[in-house]
Amino acid sequence: MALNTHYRDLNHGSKRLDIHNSNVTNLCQSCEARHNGVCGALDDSELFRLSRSAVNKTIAAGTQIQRESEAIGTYAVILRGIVKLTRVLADGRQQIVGLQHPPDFLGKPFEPNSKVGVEAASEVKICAFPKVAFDRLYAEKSDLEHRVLKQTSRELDDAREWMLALGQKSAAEKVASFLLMIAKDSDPEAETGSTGQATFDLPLSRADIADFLGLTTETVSRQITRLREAAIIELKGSRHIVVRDLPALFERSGG
Amino acid sequence: MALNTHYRDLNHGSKRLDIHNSNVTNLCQSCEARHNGVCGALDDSELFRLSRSAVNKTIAAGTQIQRESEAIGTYAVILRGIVKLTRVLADGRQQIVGLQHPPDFLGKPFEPNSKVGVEAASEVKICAFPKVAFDRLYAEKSDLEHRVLKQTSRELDDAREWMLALGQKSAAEKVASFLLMIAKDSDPEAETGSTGQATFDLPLSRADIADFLGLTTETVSRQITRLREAAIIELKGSRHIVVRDLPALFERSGG
DNA sequence: CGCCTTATTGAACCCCATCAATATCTGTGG
DNA sequence: CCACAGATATTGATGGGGTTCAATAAGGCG
Repeated sequence: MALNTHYRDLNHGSKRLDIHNSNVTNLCQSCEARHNGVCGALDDSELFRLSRSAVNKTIAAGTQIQRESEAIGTYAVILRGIVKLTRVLADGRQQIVGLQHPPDFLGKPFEPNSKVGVEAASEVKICAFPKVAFDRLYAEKSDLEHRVLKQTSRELDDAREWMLALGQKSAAEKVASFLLMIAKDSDPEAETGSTGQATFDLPLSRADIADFLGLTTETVSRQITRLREAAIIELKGSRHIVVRDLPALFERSGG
Repeated sequence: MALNTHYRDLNHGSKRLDIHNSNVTNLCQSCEARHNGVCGALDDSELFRLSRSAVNKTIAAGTQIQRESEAIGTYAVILRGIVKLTRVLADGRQQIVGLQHPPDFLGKPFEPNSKVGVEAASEVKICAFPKVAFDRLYAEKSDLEHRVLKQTSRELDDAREWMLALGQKSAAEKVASFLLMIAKDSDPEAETGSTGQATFDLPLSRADIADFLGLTTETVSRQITRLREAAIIELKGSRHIVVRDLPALFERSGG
């Protein structure tokens, strides 16, 4: 019997990506991900080679970008929005196993097909290029691998961070931890608690948060209500959140 | 309120590694991890350079190899035994966030200090070398990075695999999944279910299994008893397991 | 406004943690 | 070899956190 039956309709639940590419970017110069992202490892000529086959795409929220265990044809750099990485069990139970933001790289070298499903959590803009074009550069340029490894490394740390939460934390602690995480990476200064406050929009629906935390939407909702009743957070609409007492939120996150 | 209070005595619970190095291995030739491990990326002269500062160590079960958030001084290759990667919450609740076997590499480049605790689950033999010696080679040789990235990549997949289990699976499914995992990597042929049977020794105690699965020892024990009562597994002692019906075990693992 | 999706709130149940007791294993010394 | 002791594992009884089922409320978009 299933512990958590937040099932998903595997095929009909989300739109399928229809490639409506917009404009070829031979102008990586103006790219926001140019310096922080993996492309930063490339010099101008390499960048030009890659950019000729690169395409900017805008992807509607909820669109499936890559299906679990399907072949990987393209890599991409996230320019805007939040991307969910998911795994599903045979009976449809789903777990979000990662969240990625700009300027993260999508796609792992050496892997012919994806071990996770990839889906736009919000409207997402990506810069996509054929796997082969990237792999060619990849084999030549070692600094590029440095960057990819660095990100993979960070994702691994994140994954383990959430394994800790999934395995040991209570529902209250999970939700507090999640809000803290969003607060931190939407406003990195919030971490060093200048004012003890933070404001942001949740990038995920209650259902997605529940998936991420291994809970149900009802439980997530109840925990958020509790935090509101304790005057630790305020809500404007269901997505916009003001954290009034960051230390108290941290207190409830269980470390 | 703690959901799972399988606390650990943070400092006294496990022995601390006392370096009693045995013999310098300028003979990587006979090393079991030579070809599959990361060292396989090195040519003979590079290998010789590295081996001069490499030391083989035998580490007793339960010994702490690296403490969480402490500085990393040495990297290592696992030659024998199972190594636990752990995270702890401030109140002592602990989660195993990874398990590593030979010929895995211990230590992530770019990270000055460890994000996980590292502990010998069984008696462990490692080949250790100073971080600086390795990093030097690392900067020169790109294939080495390939191998490290490949492993990091695999670890990330594993972490996500277990996030799925931690977040969505019931206790019964978690235990079945765990037994399947052990069965698979102690006998890779078991996967393709020739006989539908498998035999192995559990590398972890009930308490460690519980930590790994985000459960308690009691629950793990009960689930194992159930599998025994269903004649899916047999026990000789508490560690030695014979899986009689691999398909049935898979059935109960939830995919 | 009216429809549909998303979120909140309520009540009952159940899985698993918790507390507690017994059993089994392991190794150590007489 | 057996007796003993400490650790590890199993089994039992109880309770609570979170799921489940159900209904209401609030957004979002035509």
